[in-house]
Amino acid sequence: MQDIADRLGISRGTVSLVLSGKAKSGRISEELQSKVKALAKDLNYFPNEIARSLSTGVTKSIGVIVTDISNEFFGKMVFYIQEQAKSYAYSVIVVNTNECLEDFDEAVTILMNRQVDGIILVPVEGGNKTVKNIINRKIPLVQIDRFYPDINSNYIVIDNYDVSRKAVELLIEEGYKRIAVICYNIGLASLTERRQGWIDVMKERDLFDVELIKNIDYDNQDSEIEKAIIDLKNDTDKVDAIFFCSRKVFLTGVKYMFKYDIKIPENMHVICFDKIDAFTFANTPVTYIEQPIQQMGQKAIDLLLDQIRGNDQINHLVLNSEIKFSV
Amino acid sequence: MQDIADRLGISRGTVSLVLSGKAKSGRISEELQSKVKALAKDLNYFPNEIARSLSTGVTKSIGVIVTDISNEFFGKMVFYIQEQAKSYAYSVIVVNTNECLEDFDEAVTILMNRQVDGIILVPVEGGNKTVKNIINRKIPLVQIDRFYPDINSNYIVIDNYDVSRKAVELLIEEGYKRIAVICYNIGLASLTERRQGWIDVMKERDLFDVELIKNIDYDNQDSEIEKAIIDLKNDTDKVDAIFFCSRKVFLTGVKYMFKYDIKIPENMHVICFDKIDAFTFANTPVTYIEQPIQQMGQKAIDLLLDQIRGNDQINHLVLNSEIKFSV
DNA sequence: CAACAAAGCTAAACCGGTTTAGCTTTGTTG
DNA sequence: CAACAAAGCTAAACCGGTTTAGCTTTGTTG
Repeated sequence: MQDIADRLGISRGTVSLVLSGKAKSGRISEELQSKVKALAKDLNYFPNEIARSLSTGVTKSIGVIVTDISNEFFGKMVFYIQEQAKSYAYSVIVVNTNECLEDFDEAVTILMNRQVDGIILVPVEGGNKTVKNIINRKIPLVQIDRFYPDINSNYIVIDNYDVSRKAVELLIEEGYKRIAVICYNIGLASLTERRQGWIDVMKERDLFDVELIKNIDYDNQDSEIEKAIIDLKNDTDKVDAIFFCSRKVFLTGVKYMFKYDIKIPENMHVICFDKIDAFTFANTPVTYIEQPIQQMGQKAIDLLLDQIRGNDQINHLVLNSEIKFSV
Repeated sequence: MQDIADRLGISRGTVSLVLSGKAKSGRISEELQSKVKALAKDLNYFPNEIARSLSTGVTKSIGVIVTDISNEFFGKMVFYIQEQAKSYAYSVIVVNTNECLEDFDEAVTILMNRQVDGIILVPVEGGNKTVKNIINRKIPLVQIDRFYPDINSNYIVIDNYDVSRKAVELLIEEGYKRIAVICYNIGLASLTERRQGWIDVMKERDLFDVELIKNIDYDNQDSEIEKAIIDLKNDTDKVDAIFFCSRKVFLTGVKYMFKYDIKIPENMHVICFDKIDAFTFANTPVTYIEQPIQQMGQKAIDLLLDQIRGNDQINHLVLNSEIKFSV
């Protein structure tokens, strides 16, 4: 920029006005404008966005904090977030938490220090204080997939409770009676609501049995899921269906069902909270709940940009998911 | 920072020296150091990384350009890249190209303007010129998964040709004779090598037939794959195995195999270039090639950091993949 | 106690942009 | 042709850090 100014014998400010498209308000002559633009192209000039950010206080970047981007669900979510952000000329910085609070806190600090214009995050258990800090600093924020009930901020979630109820009701109508539920023991609303949907329906229909609830510790999930599957296989009253509350639990669970020779659907019906691409390639019939991932990602950006633009109305979006069948 | 300096009646520079840990070289007294640190904590001071970046010329951020992060393969790759980068205090900006040159060019421009310290990218067909530009600008670069043969730069790929040969040889030893190959018609080495591995082995064994090659246009893949499957089903000489050169082709292909009632493995054996999480949950036996994704991601960061630190030796890494069986 | 060294800090430039008050110059009006 | 307005540009501050030459002050030495 300095180089352009020197070569044309004009000031840095003028060059900036022309190249940032503010030539009208700065009333620069057409002639000079085209000279500057031509030279900029010749010299292969590109603006230093870091300098621009420092000067304007806007980085045109947003932070996205997810549990684990290698998980198909979050992978897709980040994909749609990134595509939508790109259409508004925003870049996306991604960080994974692996469901770990320490990583979550660190991620938030990093993103704030990098002066992101806003943050979209998947809450981690116990991160309430950290998230309050984001709000105190007036950084636009959208919680996605889950939310902290004690924090007054935007969130986008799906109808976890309702759709879980519907799914369980559907199974009961299809004749299943002894339906188990396998769920992480994480105290996050989105997960507890799924389990609660199951609990409420089972109680209403007089099918409830606490033995049917298998809570899995996230950090030892593989072995705990194996134990749960063995338990359910040995159940004296014959469990006839399993409701898996999330995709990883499902995949691990089905792996062990094969191992212990539990046939789907002959011995056991399965229902998975989440769609898995590979359903198309399995012969195994699965009832699954499909979340509107694309809509979640896009709306997350829309809500965030709303706030970045100064709208401080708080929005709570509950999107509908669908119950579907593979095969 | 200015605030801290004012309150203590000292200069901004001193505060900077203390907080950036350069107090020794600046020889600031222990007493003042602890005062500054205490006040910084009290005021909840965090450094503005943007300002730091502008000043030092280092952003501690790297750009990652992949085809499609919602794809399990790239999702995992980005996951490992991000984790490795995090361990060196680098942040990751992710952009998807969707295999589109225009998006690729735009991604590179955005990342360069954002002054990333380095770029890890999955080449897109025709992007040679753009990548040369990166090199001209002396921005550290690592190509991953694929590479441009005409560009002298770092890359990390797997043994596409060798492992494809081995896989096809294995099938032949198992008794399969008429093995088809389904592959994108994209002119990228990693893909053409897979096909070439098939071609060479088939020719050596006198099993080659050009009718067995199905090249798929990326933009119309769904319908073209459907057509390929129909073709192969109607093949007069009975195709007995299909080698799918990438995971998306595989998933779509198998979907249509079900549709047209081609049973796996009774009517057709399948081999997939890539591991899919959900193999664990399908009964369908699949031969697959597992790429060392974690290693690729980690090495990519290692190579990139090497360069960022000034080592300008060019590295070409070819990692080994493994042939495995599901079920 | 003069001479010098070391300790401890500051002043000021710098990174590469943006922004705006205000200075010249040119044009218009009566 | 004086008075004023408009056009066209510049100067300089600013964003929030980093860096280093060099200025004071204090301590040490003979």
